[in-house]
Amino acid sequence: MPDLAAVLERLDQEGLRLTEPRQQVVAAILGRTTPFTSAELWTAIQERAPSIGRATVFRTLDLLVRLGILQRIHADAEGGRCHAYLACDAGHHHHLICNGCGAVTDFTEDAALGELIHQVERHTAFRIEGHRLELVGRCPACQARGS
Amino acid sequence: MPDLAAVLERLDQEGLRLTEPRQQVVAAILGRTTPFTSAELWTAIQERAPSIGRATVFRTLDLLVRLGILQRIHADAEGGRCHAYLACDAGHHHHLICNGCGAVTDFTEDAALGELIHQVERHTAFRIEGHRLELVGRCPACQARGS
DNA sequence: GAGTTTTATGATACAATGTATCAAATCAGG
DNA sequence: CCTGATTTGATACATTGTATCATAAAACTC
Repeated sequence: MPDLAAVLERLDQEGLRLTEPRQQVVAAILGRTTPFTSAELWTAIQERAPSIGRATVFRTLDLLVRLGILQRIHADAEGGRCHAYLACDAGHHHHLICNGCGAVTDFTEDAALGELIHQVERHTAFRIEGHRLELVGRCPACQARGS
Repeated sequence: MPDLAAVLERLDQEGLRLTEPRQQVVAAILGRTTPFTSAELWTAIQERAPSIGRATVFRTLDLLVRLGILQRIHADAEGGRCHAYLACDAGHHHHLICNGCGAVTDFTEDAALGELIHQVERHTAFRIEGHRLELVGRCPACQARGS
């Protein structure tokens, strides 16, 4: 997870302005280590900075996703709502999300995944161009705690 | 992809009624071999059976997903809309979707995926309980056609 | 078949998650 | 300060569902 200064510098590099609302939204995101929904973020921001508009929150989320600072992940939540956001480092990797506490760990099993893709290409004659892989499970702490 | 008779029989087994609207919705789905959105299905149904309500379409989609006749897949579409539906056979498997024509192929690389999961478990000490895996690529026909 | 009960339907309203628009505010540079 | 380009917040709107509820239609009983 990057820190505030790094993100602000990144925005600066992109020719974007370090406005007060953006800094507020980024600050509200960077403390988070587990996936969050736009609604959660929105209510958190309303508490700390009620003047910030809803559109700005979504715009900033979108911005951070485009810059690779956030990832949008898909979950099978109820109610059709399936998007969550997750602060993560740049670069290709996958997420492993705890069913108990929501903790997120990254992994890159490139060798094993590459082998899998290779097998599928051989069996289907498709040329694989991309993949979406997400694992869910239970982190060591939640296993110990039995939750 | 199951056929109409099989689906109707399946509904019957579950104690569900083979009503006219349901049959219409199922018929509109079963011709499809590529992923479709609820909106596409809704407009198709309006043309062939305008009296069917929107709620019924969603209810039937939901029903078929629960019965395993449809899968709900997640795509990174624009506009926040990320759900698509896909008629598929029951049982655990994954989808391989063509970026060119939308054709869908199933695969089950259980051995390779099992090995991947095993590696991740060893490296992270998580207990893996589920996974979401989708590959996208280009089918042989689209490769040949250069699209 | 008529009556009853259960289930499904369609209309409507509502909720959640974004996006489009646009005037007003703000920022950066001279 | 002034100017011009970005951002912002408010508002309206779009999409994709879900909840409610009176009505309709199956299925079941006799």
